[in-house]
Amino acid sequence: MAKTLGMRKNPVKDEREQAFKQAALKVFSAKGYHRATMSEIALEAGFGKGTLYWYWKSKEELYFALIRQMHEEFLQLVEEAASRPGSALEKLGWMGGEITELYYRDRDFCKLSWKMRAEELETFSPQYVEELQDYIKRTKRALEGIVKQAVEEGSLPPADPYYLSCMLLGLVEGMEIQWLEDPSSFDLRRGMELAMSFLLFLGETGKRASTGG
Amino acid sequence: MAKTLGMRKNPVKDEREQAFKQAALKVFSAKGYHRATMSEIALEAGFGKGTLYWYWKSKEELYFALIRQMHEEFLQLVEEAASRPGSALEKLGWMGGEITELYYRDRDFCKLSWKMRAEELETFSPQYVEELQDYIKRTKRALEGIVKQAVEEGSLPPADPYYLSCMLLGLVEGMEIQWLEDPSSFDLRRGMELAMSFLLFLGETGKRASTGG
Amino acid sequence: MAKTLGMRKNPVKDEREQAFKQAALKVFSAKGYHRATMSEIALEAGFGKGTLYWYWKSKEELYFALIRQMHEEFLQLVEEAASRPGSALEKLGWMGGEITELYYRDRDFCKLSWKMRAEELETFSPQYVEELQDYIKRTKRALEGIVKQAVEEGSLPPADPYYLSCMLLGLVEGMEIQWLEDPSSFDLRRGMELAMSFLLFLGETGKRASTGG
Amino acid sequence: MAKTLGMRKNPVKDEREQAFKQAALKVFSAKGYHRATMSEIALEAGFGKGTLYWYWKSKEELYFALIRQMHEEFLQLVEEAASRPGSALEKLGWMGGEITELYYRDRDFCKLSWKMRAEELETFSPQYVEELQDYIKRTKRALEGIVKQAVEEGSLPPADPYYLSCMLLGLVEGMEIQWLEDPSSFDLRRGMELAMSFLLFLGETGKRASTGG
DNA sequence: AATGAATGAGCATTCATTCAT
DNA sequence: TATGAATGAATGCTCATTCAT
Repeated sequence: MAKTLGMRKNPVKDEREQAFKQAALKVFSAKGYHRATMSEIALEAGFGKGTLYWYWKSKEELYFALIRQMHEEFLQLVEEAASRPGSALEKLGWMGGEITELYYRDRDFCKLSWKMRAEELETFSPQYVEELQDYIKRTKRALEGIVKQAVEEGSLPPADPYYLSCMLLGLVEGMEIQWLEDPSSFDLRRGMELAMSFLLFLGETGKRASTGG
Repeated sequence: MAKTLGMRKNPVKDEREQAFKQAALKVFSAKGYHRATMSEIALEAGFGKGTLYWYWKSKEELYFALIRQMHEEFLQLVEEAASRPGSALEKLGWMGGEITELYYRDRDFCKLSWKMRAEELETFSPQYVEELQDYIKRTKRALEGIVKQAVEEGSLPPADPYYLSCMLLGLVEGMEIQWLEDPSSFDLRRGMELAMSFLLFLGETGKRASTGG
Repeated sequence: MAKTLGMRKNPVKDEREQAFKQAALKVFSAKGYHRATMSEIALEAGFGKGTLYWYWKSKEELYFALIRQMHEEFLQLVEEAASRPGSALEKLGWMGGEITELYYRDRDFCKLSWKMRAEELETFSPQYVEELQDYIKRTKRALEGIVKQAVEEGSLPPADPYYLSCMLLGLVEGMEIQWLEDPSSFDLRRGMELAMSFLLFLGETGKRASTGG
Repeated sequence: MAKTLGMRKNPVKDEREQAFKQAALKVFSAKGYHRATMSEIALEAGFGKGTLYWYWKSKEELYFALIRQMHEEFLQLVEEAASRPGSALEKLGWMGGEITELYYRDRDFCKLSWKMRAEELETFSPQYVEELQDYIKRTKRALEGIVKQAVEEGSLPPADPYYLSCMLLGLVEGMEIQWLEDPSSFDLRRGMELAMSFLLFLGETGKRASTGG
């Protein structure tokens, strides 16, 4: 946020870019990639259609500029959790809370991200697909680090850390989807809290089992 | 005119219909609804473009013929699990196994289903949206029944059955997504088995806790 | 109607042909040439789509089979009027009455005919266009004969008989169109009667003028 | 921003619009609504197919833009005739002359108008149909006013004014059709003059009859 | 004779992208 | 920079016509 050095050449351009991104996010998340039109995005941003192409060279690039931003935020969160001091459970707890807040703060981003993943490979250019897969790999790796620590600390059962992290990720994403589909019938915060309490329960049980039993 | 039992009116037409469905499944699951074209589907099936419209009156109808089939299969599984005799854990175990087999057997169907859920509902006609929501409701209801039984039997923690079933569904769907995205880096069978072992663990622990501990 | 000699080879075929014509008339007159479909005509006739092509080799030919029939009936009427004994006014009077009855009897035919004329040249194959123009020429010629007689008899003003017949034809067709467009707001019988009374009035005035003054 | 009187916002756009209308008129009047294609119209105008949709949102809208223009011109003529000072015969005479000139000036418009009337109304959207019927009603009403005056002045026989105006309209339209079908065999100007002379004749005869005779 | 499944040319319309101003 | 008019490839769908049975 704080920009000390590396000042951009043109603050006006930056502003416009933000306005476009805002508009694009709104339209893409509401309609999905295919049904969103460049015209509508430009209109929403209050600019002419042609101007969009001064900032991004294609619809696809604009789309991925948003996706990239979302991914970076999420990845940063997971990596920050991994590098924090404290027990694995503490890390997971902090991460769960932060992720939930991120989701609620940027619901449109979540929808966008989800839709994009469903489009999958064939829809987009190889360069973007690669970038995407790279991001997923990094996220899983960071998460796996935490899970490994948890297994070592005995707060998660001694299963393959990679699969455990896949399950964790799956659980979070699965609940996210239900919340995105119909937030009135599934409250993500409550779901996440329930999930966290399971984790703690598993941790306590596991410890008791390993120390006393 | 005289129709012996189970004889279809026109076996050739039925065959063709199957061929078209096969082709449509392939194309839709690979490209999603919007990027799939009727031409490509027809070509894939080895017929002319217009012929498709002899069997289905629109792209949407063809699409939902597939979706419907998938849904019915899945729903049948969950409802059958719910109506089986035995403990809740046994039901869940059986269901998990069957679902996994279903997924492996019809991977393209899964992809199709997932992509469909990422589409904005406004994409489709109200009649289909309604049908869709009805299916989801029924599935959740059946699952909730099993989960309620599990809570009563003490094999799941005494939490809200609805949220528990959402979590379960989320977990399964979350893992499904990872498997769909890259089956080489996540084996769904192994993931499901791991999840089932957690369930069993929870069940045993819970029982022990409630009886003695 | 009465067919004594010249029996057709196949009475069943004749019957079918009539059924098809009936259906075609209904559909064409209701929807016009372009919006009518061969499928609907066949369905209306209670036969399969392909069968139509056993009787007519194209949509166009079927259409003109109907047009031709209408034209022949009309032409016959005019020619019969021309060859009757009696004064020109009597001929016109008889003809007017018969035409009106024909119109009321075959309203669908009229609609069809009108629509066809509006489609005009470019729509149809040269052979049919030629046939059409030939029919119009013959009709006008017959009418012109009667009008010439009327002028000679002094019951129509001494103007160019060709233009007089064009006017007469125009008047009849113009009223026909209004009746076809909305029969509830224009009663063709009443219009024709009014027109006939004008003719008689002109005739009497003309005679009085020429004889007495 | 500051717009001097009568200045259009965009003269270039207006020009293009005219070019398109010109082309559309040519194609529609030659082929009718159904057989005319947007591609051909665009080609005729020397633009790309998609550009048409910048100016009109559909084929139908473009079509009715032309129809509307024609109707307004005709209606204006009739209403102006009705509100002129002078006798009914003078009004009819002036109107007849103006209409003839209008027809000769915009022959394509006439063809267009005629073809349109032969289309089934169901072809078009309700809004346009309504607009259309409203126009017809207003035209008939204005004409009826003049005819009523003529009857009162004794220059037309004492018949129902509504039917008289229908006959007049029918006569004009009937002659118009013949002229449109083949201008070389029927000169509309001559036909109209002949019709006018009949009117005058009727008027004089009527007056003589009513005054003394 | 009769059929109905198959075909593919044809059309209205959309929309990402370009480019002259 | 900014624009919006222009473009044309792409697509869902229709329907006259054919043809194997």
